[in-house]
Amino acid sequence: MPVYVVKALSDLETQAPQDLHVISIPLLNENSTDKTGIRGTVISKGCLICRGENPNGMLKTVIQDHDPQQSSASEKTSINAILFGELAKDFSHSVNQGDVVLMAGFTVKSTTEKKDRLHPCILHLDGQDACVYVCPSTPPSRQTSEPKYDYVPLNELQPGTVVNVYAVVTFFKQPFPTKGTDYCSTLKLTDQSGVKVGCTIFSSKLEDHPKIFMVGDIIRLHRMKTQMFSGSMSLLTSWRWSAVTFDGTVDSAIVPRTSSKTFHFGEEDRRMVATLRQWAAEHSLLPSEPTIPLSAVQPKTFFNLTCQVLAKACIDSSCILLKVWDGSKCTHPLVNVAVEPGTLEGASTLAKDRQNLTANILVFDNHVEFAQAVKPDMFLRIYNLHAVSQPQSVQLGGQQERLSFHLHGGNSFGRGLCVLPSDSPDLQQLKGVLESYVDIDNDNDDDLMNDDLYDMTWYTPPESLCMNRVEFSTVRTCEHSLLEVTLAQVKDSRPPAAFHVRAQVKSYQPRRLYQSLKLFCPQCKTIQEVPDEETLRRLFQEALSNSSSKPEDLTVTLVTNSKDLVYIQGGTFEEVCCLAPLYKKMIALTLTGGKRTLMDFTVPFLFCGKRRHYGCKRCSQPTLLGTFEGIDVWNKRNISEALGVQLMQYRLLMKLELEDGTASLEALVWEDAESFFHVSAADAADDQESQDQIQQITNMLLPPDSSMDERPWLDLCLSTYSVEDHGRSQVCCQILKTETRGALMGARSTRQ
DNA sequence: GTTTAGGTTTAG
Repeated sequence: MPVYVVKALSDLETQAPQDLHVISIPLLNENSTDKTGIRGTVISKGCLICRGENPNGMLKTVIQDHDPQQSSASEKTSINAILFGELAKDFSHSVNQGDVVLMAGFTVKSTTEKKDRLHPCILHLDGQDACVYVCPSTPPSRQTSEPKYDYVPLNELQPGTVVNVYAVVTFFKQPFPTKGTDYCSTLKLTDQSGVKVGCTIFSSKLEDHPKIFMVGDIIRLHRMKTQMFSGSMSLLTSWRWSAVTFDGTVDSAIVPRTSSKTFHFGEEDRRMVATLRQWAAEHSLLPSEPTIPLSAVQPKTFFNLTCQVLAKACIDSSCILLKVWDGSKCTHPLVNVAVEPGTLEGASTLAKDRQNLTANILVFDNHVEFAQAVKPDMFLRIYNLHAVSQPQSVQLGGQQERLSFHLHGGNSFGRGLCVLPSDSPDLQQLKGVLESYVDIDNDNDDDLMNDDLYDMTWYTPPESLCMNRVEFSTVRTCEHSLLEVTLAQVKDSRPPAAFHVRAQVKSYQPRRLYQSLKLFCPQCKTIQEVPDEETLRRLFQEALSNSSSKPEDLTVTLVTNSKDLVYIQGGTFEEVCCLAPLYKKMIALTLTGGKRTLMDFTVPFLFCGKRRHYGCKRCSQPTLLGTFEGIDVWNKRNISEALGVQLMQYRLLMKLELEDGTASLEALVWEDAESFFHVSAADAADDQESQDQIQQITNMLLPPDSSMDERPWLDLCLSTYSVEDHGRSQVCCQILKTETRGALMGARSTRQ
């Protein structure tokens, strides 16, 4: 039954039973007798598997006819063989790729698998008679310069030996100081054998500890001592031990992580890592949620967080505050921890705080020492972080829960934190998201309509960056703690009041997207339509025929020395649109009574590339031209101010008819329309991607041709108020502080 | 070529 090792090829047949009839592999078929043997080279050797249906062991190998050159090309010279039980274990130990073997006592099974170069049959070596004679291809040698490491499967560890192992990490603690002289890392490992072993690493040097970032990472350990502890096998560092770790994701680059400057790493290592990764993935060993974004954190849970440090402050000797972010917006309001001015290390997080992007993490006790070494901009992974729900009093009665995060003292459940190297594969997506917020804090321009600032404040939910279609919903971002009411109750109430409701959309208006785009004057609160292209063409034409200039008198005058700002005069609408991209900013003029003046405010007075800006007819008081002195920044706010123009804002307005079974109610999406749709209205004026996004969201709110059951239920925050209309008081209702989630949204629209 | 720890929640 076992594997017999012989010294020379000629010994293979002499050692085998006399009545064995050795035939060449292509000649094998299902009718071969139990006295048939084959002889060939091991061209592939699988790992020993001891689990599932084969707890006693199973191993796959491929044998190639010893002299394939003598076979014709069409012949199937290689064959799969599967070994079971003790024979599989023996084979795993004693046979290597390249060895020549003689197999006997097998049964021949046919397969339907069509593998080009392989024999259509499979050999099973299972019974009492099955045996293998092996002649090693090279004697156990020291011929090669590279040392040859044997890796022992975890189910074959014998106590009191020194071994090398390859394994998947199923649990780990960051190194912590012992009562002795070293730091200790506690690990739990497993491999294809399914056996789990504990592993303890002692080293006084932190950098020598295995760099494990995640459950599922692969570890290679050399020269570890085996030891029984409380009935189980365990591994312990011994003299000249070493560790190398790898990311555990299937198909990610195989990059060894080690502090060692000289370590052996070859083709066999790549194969071991790839095989273990595959096995771990197939057996669901990788955590389903290794770390979760802030946007998915639930109160009173423990989780792992991957984030970037924004700022740090010492609270007291046993507590450090870390302000971090991961570019996702928590759905629960976050605690802001105030610290003494001057004690904060790092840039102000104010802009991010306002957007609920900053997580305040209190790091306690034994973790303080590590946190002290943390610097702003570093990337961290924090393990077993506790999302603590803290009641906070709000002005109008009631309590508002806010989330803070505690990294408690102690090491249980792997609690701790580590710095992730900036090139870590896990960070690349995160870094992309963070970069999309570039300059969020650097805006010193108080122009709230400044395009740049405007664009940067658009929150894009992380799921949209992954382009995953997820269930559509809305979330309330308000700080009310209100009980949900019915629409009937809202209708019965007296304005002004705020409500939380859950409702479906019955209809919406306007049905055409361009009709929901409006121009709004922040001064007189006028809302007006954006003129369509045809109207603009006509108005420019009228201006031309009214003025004393002719179409050929089109002139462009530089206002500044550069092309930053120019006047354009006497052009058709098409000409103006063609010229606009050539200059940063262009002011449209006409000749009236021999004088150059701004055009009627029905048309845009300022062109910034393809973006058009309108002035308010009622609130603008145009000044004489040519008074741009003292302006050093040519933004639209400064230009319109100098021209005496009240700039109009782009806004979105949509009316939703809501229904919840008790009543139906019309509610406007107006003041918070941009956060509701995750687009800027100005972008929606000229950017296809933003327009598509609004369309997509409305299609989710009210899927075309859907029945009521198919429409999503929305969590909404409503606000009712009275408006005077021709002396009559009317109740209005707006959807405020509510954001849509989960539509298939594109990446953020790009700026002009 | 010693010892340390030997997973299993803080309670701020």
